[in-house]
Amino acid sequence: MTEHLRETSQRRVILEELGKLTSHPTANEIYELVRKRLPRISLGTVYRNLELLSQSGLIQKLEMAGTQKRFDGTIGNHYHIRCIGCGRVDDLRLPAMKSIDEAAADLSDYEILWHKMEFGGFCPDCITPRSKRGEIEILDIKKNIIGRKD
Amino acid sequence: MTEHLRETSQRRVILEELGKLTSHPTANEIYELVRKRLPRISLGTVYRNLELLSQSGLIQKLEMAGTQKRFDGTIGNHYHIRCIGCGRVDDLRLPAMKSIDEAAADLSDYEILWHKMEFGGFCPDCITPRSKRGEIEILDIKKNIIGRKD
DNA sequence: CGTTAATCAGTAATAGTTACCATTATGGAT
DNA sequence: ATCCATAATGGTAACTATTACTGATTAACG
Repeated sequence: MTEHLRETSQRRVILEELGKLTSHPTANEIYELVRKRLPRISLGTVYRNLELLSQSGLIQKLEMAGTQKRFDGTIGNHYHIRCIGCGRVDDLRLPAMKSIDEAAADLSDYEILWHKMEFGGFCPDCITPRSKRGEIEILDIKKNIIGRKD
Repeated sequence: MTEHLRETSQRRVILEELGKLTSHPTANEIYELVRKRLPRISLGTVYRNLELLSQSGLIQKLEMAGTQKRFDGTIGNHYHIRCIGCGRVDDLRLPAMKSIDEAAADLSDYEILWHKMEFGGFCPDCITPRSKRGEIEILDIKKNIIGRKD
């Protein structure tokens, strides 16, 4: 009756490849990596294992805003930062602040269990070329829409 | 050449319905509401308008973790809390803390532009029945997977 | 009014993910 | 070592949320 995770080669390789990385790959990126070692693995298997492994607490599933899920080979309470330019996700060495939950609980009727925080910005590789361009694009949009009747 | 938003009945009704709510509906929920007044409106029109209206700053698009986008008729810097039980999203009267961005910037190579924080927990309606059940389910999963070989 | 670009309804297409199912393989029990 | 229940797999279909396309309609300016 006690169902537990079996150690299959697919599961082991997924875990190994994820362990090699300090980045936070998407399911598809993991699929491509694992496929080099197990060419016949199916994408569904990767998804299923990432789900099971994160349920078991062996890896962490990051459900970032608005984008596809990403996975973290290390578990622990730290925040993440996503690059607006290239989409990569890094750890932030800011330890999770549990006191925030209590502060929030005082302000609401909810029973608060957790919070997640996500930072956005430009990574070192994208700062120089893209930050200016990004700002200009946003300004253009606002100008077009806000500035009317002339 | 200056393209600006026209006032169509569809756009007006979407904005009106969104303004009536203090909740944060999904595109589909807005579609259902608007459809009562404009039965022939298309879901694509709702999506297009929510996108345009949020670009113009008239409403706010919330890209919450792992779920579909939600929309906020009021703009302003506050955090949101999502109910684990029923999925509803409420405002939290905790003003956004800009100092967090600076603290994070010191710890990273990124040029940090923003952060978002999302709280999770049980809303008043879901606290009593579901919090216990939710905890038990999670415990069951962990027991099944972690507890092995016995 | 007439013109024209913005917008529309309807529908097809897309991306990411999950579900299904017949077959295979793992791991505890024999 | 072999057996066997069932967890896991590969392949594929289905699904959900969202975006893109298209020809018809309409708001807003002159």
